[in-house]
Amino acid sequence: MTGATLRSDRSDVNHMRSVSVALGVLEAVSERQPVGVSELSRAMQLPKSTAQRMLLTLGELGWIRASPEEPTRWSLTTKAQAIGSRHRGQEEIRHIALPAMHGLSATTGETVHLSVPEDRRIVLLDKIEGEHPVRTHTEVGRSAPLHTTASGKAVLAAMPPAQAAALLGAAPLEALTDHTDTDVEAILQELEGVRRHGYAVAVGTRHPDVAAVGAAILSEPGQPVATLSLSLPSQRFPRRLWPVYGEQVARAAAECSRQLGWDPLP
Amino acid sequence: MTGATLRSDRSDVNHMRSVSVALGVLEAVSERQPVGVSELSRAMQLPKSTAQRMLLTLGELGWIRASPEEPTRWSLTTKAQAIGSRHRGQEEIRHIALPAMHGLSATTGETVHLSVPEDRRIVLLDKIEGEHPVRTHTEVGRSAPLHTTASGKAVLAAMPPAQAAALLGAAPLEALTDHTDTDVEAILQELEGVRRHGYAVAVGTRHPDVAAVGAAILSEPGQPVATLSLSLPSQRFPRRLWPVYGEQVARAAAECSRQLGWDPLP
DNA sequence: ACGACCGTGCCACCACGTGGCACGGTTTGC
DNA sequence: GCAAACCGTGCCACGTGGTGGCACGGTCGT
Repeated sequence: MTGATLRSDRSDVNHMRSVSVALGVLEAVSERQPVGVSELSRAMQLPKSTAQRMLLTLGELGWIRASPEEPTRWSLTTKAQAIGSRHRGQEEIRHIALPAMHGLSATTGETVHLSVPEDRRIVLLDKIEGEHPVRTHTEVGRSAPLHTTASGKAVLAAMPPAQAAALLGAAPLEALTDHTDTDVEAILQELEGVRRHGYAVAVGTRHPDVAAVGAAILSEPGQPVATLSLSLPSQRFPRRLWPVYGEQVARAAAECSRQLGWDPLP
Repeated sequence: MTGATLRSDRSDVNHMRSVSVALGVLEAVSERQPVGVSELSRAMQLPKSTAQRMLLTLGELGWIRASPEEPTRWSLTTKAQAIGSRHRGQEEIRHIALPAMHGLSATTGETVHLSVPEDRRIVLLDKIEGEHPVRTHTEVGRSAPLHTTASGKAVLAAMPPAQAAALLGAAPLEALTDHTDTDVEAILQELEGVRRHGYAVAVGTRHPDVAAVGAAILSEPGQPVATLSLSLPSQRFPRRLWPVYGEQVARAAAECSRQLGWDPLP
């Protein structure tokens, strides 16, 4: 929720103040809809009149709308989603991956994630929630550093080693928990194991109680374009299950790769 | 879609010019990504320097990014999608409807649509493409007037008759094809048939060669919140198939309604 | 070698967005 | 019952932030 993108802006306030504020408002509305003027102005530390002008403007432009019952509280329209769903290549990948995701969901009963790499992070594109009464909580659109997730490691293992090393070395690695490995050398070595097994495992590296198994989906020249993964509580994931789930995920991901036109031979 | 905003949008220019332009740019980028500065400035009839400032700003704010290979052409990031996927209630509906959609897709082989009503229009929320080599082309996020689609008629038939009449009478009904019915009385009468059968059929009312069958998904107080529909070429949809597909769609929609807590007894 | 593109950068001007403030209505507290 | 504290709304003088014309260097196609 709030902790995802720490307000690390403040450095580049030089460009387009009003636009920056407007998009911030749009984001804030999406997080706490339906929301009123005052609540919003407090949350964003904005003058109330400014906040209202933003809401009115975004409303006129068709991005948000007042609820029919509560005409002073605003929510998103489908416009933002319409824009977002045009994200390049997303449609094709989703279409191909969904059946495989349902298969994994059916055989394991756990939450299945479809993610894509973006810069030095991995972004959750879609998910199918598991049936267990206790599950991991995630949100479509959220992202995490590559080295903190199973999906991220699967991606790193599937790209050219030099590129993986460059990505990991570009900036100091963040530790999200005590179990997050932040040593580049150690991670690069772990990636060899991932390549050997065909899947990556992460236990408590992003959140103390959450574990995951992931495998990369490869496209044309053998490059990773997405990942499939299972996300589940660490308690429900003893080491003996690693290869069980791991191989299922790897098989599902390979099937997606094949449909994308990339046949992993060896 | 060049003709959208001709130079003189004069009515609402009073509010937040730069924001309006920025969101317009965002939308334009989503439609023609990856796109460069000059192409964009031409398409939006904007000074090149302004267009570039917008792109840089949107980039700094994380909504778009330059392609790694072509550093001067911009595409969307997943941010817009992250925002859009928080659209109220969408997540729950998608989660419930997806299995039913796959069922329909498997038994019919046709493209399955999940749509939601918004104002006087019906918006495509998600879809599963069929297997036929010739299919209807649609895009998630696109919308159409209620009275031009099977989904829209299913929604109208499921809401209180007074509300349906109010929606239809609020403004003159647009005719998208020769087959679009624009007479309010005639449509209201057709809705009775929809209620009796449990599904709506539309042939050539939105596009000459496209047909559809749809049924509404109802939530708590019996109100329509979404629809399931099949979209297919008219040629592949002879009248004898109407009840076949119609009842399948209605059954799938009813199952979704039940999971939303609304049991259609009578 | 030329012109027609491209993406980039600068900067004087003044429209545009800003935000403090006040109003009327409704909910809360006592 | 009243007052205080909220709410959403609207106004408007101020000055800053956005505008867009213009020019530059690079890279095509011819």
